[in-house]
Amino acid sequence: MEAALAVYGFVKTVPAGSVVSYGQVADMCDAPVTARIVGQLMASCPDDVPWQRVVGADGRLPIARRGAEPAAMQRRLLEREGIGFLPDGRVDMNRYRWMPEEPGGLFADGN
DNA sequence: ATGGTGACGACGG
DNA sequence: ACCGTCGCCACCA
Repeated sequence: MEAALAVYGFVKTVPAGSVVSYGQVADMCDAPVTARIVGQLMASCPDDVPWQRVVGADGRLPIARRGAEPAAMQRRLLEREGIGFLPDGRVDMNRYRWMPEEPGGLFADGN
């Protein structure tokens, strides 16, 4: 099982309206990868992978480094899914970070 | 096989 | 809070 497939598979399980960070993917997917690896894999991922739902740990749109246009596209895609953005232009991670059935709200901040 | 690169992340100044 | 640096390790040439 290549790391790439594990990462892609995990990202596909992220529901619309939620986002995850690269580090989160690296930590949760069933593969010994780091956040940076996830980024590289996302750089050239299959069409069936919802890459737009993977953002930086602080809510930044990572592809912003590649230019304003791609970033705007990602933002539109996320807004279409109901994702709200902060004045900074970042995703509100506290509200939209995906938590696969985490009991007790380990990451829960009660909004 | 080797080396440089990078859709990241944590730390230090 | 903002910016630079270092570490990370699979990917690609």
